[in-house]
Amino acid sequence: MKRQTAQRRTIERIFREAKNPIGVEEILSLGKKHVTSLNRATVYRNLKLLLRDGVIQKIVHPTLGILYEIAGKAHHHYFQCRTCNRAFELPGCIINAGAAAPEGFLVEDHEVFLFGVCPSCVPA
Amino acid sequence: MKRQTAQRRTIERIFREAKNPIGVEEILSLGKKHVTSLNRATVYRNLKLLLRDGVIQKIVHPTLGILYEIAGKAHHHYFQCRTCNRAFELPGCIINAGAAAPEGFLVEDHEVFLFGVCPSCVPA
DNA sequence: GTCGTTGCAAAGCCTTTGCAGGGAA
DNA sequence: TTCCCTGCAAAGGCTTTGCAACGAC
Repeated sequence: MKRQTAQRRTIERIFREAKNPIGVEEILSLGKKHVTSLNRATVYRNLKLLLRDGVIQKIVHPTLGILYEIAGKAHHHYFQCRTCNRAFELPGCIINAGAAAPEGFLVEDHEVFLFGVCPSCVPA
Repeated sequence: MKRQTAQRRTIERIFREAKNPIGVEEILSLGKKHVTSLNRATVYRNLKLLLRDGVIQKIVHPTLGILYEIAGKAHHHYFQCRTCNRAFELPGCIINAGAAAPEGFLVEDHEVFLFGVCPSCVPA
């Protein structure tokens, strides 16, 4: 049975409060603010459990590496700002699965990464 | 100045003949058929040079890891078969950059990965 | 008291780098 | 002959794992 620990609670809370996907480093540094002793291995172990239980999802980002986010959100795409480098979660889906691949391919799922400049970094 | 060696020629040839993106393991095993002594470090070093010279491109695939392909092709997307696990390069682009992100985001580029069943694996 | 969790350190992948010998030009 | 390239082994990052102490229940 899973036990509640300060570390675990902290990590889960970080995910609930995160607006965009986050990486291990970020989880670790945010977590240490609440549980000073928080160890990298503990983060990895909890991520694995959360992944296994379907609480979070793993995202392999083309340039930012491995990120995680709360699972169960509506399907969405990702945007990375080339100025501030942050990853954003974008609402909605712009893919037409039927037209996405040539005849003969059966498309069941997809992932889209956009790159450009985010609103905060767009010059006025 | 860059020198021609059997290893280098072999690696470049593998890329020219590849129809789909390939990974280090595949390059190494294909290469060893021509140059038995081919070493993993040599593959990595040549990949780095080819990347630097813009001869090949790196693709961070969500499930297959890091793949490479000849650069300079028309923009395209990728498809992974959940049955045979192979990565395919698909012709054409189905993204409307204008509609891809909410107001305020400036979309400059994108990457699309599709998942499903490829023609060879689709049941009749 | 049990046994799931944690921190620490060691071990595992994958990739990069130092080094000395080998080979292209 | 020069010096770029290669193979080998060691070293680097990131992630996982073994272990003993800890603490949730």
